[in-house]
Amino acid sequence: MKSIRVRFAPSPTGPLHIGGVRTALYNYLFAKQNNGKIILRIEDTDSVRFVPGAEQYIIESFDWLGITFDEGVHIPNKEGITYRQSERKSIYKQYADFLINSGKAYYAFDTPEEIEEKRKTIANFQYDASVRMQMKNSLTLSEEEVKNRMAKGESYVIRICIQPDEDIKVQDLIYGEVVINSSIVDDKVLWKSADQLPTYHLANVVDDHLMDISHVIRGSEWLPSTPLHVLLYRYLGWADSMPQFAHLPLLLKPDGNGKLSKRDGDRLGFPVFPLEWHDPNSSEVIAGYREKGYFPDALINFLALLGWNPGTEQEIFSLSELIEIFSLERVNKSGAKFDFEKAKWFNHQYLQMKSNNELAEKYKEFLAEKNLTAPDDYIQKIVELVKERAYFIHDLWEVSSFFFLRPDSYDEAVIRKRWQENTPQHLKAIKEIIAAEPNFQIDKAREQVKKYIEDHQLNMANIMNCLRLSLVGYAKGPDLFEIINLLGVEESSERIDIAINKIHPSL
RNA sequence: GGUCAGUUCGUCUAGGGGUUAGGACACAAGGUUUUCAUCCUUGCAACAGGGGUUCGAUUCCCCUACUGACUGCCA
Repeated sequence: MKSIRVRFAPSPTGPLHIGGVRTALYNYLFAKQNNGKIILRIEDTDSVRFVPGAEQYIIESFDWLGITFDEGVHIPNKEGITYRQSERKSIYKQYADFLINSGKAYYAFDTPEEIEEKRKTIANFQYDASVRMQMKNSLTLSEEEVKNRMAKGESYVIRICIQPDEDIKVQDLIYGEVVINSSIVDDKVLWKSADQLPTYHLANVVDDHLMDISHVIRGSEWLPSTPLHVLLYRYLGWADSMPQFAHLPLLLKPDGNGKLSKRDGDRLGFPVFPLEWHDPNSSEVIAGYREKGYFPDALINFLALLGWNPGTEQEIFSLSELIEIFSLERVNKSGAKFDFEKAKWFNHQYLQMKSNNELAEKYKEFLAEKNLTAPDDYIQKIVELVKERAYFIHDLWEVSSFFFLRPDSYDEAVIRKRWQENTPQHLKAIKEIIAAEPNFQIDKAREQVKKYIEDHQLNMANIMNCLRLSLVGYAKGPDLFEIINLLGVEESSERIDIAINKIHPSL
């Protein structure tokens, strides 16, 4: 059996779209499952839309995600193969010439303006068998005229010459058999005059053949042009070794319909790109998952399930589990709306699974940006105590900042509801209880404080929340005695004193 | 406009000729807690419509509607 080789082939026209990440992921899973290879090829045949830095961005994104390639632009090889299409120009030219010589393609001299004019005046105009003999091309012009025009440097394109009225069958691994009549596909441009480079159609077919690609797994926006590619394989004499196609459903906007786009991210407030992107032209900064605090494995898990599922009720999958059970057969045909809330949920799940050590390391970096430091084991204990209420690393700050900073204010609503005239005296008493034991013990202290409250027939919720208020500043958070334990009895006592001095409810 | 494709809870989806149409997210209620969150329990909520085929259709077929992709010297 032919060995499995797949490719992910983005064009460097900007940051890598999250849909592209999913396509790459599915390619990766399929390759790894089958002991195959995955290749990263850069399709930069559009010199107009080229964006500097985009290629590097793509590589860095996969690096962050942990999706590794076997061959590609970023991986040196001793054969001297380049995976950047702009550097493979002469290869494509040979095949374009071959098609010309074998009558499967022709030169066309019609200017963009002339074609635009046709589109305007003729309904459903397309450059195909029905009109090609009325156009300016090497089929209608004499050989000499063609030579003349070319000698004069007149610009031309190379167009494929499609034979009309033939049913082209594509066996898609996901969509099944799709039949399209060749009459509806136009004589697509294979070679552009503008930048003297091939178009996607020619370049991708030539490369997939030369790179021995066994399966083309790509977005379903390519389905309509697949018949053209099939024809190209035939015209080039490669029909027997043509790769198998698998078209993936699109990622849709969360609201309404349509392809997910960069603007949706801005509009709805979630990232559409793996990494933050600094636009080199506008100096605009666009949000990325990494910078927003997502874990790469959580993002991958979320993305894997968007359009595919194993048919079981399992939701959490490691990369290696995904490699194990992924299958193209179980990929859906219909587009999936991007559910940002679920992405957050996955991140929460993954945060709970991370070790306290790993989380503490990340939290430490976060704290460093605020010029805060603390011993590693102290940070670890804090993380352990509060992590279940965090979805992101930065949430840890919201739920544990009081360990690093004394409260600078006290929640008014809690004061109004809980703080009473005799509260200070009881807090003082509780402070004494806590400080009484030479070695603070969480359970023992809790027991004793509760006993005090009961003995004095006080309202548990009122006293406890006032105690919390004085230590934390508000009425939320983990177990109070766990907090005291980490804060230390001395610090806790001081905070109680400060609170008693500062809080004067106006009734 | 043309071509191709898609359509199960709000969202991601499972299922498949006879099911109380299952799970997850979100949402709501209750429980737990000193509090908030987590967590647990419960609830809410779906087969686009119309024709066939069939004893029986959400499932198979056809039509319609809707949605999307494509329709560039972009990928």
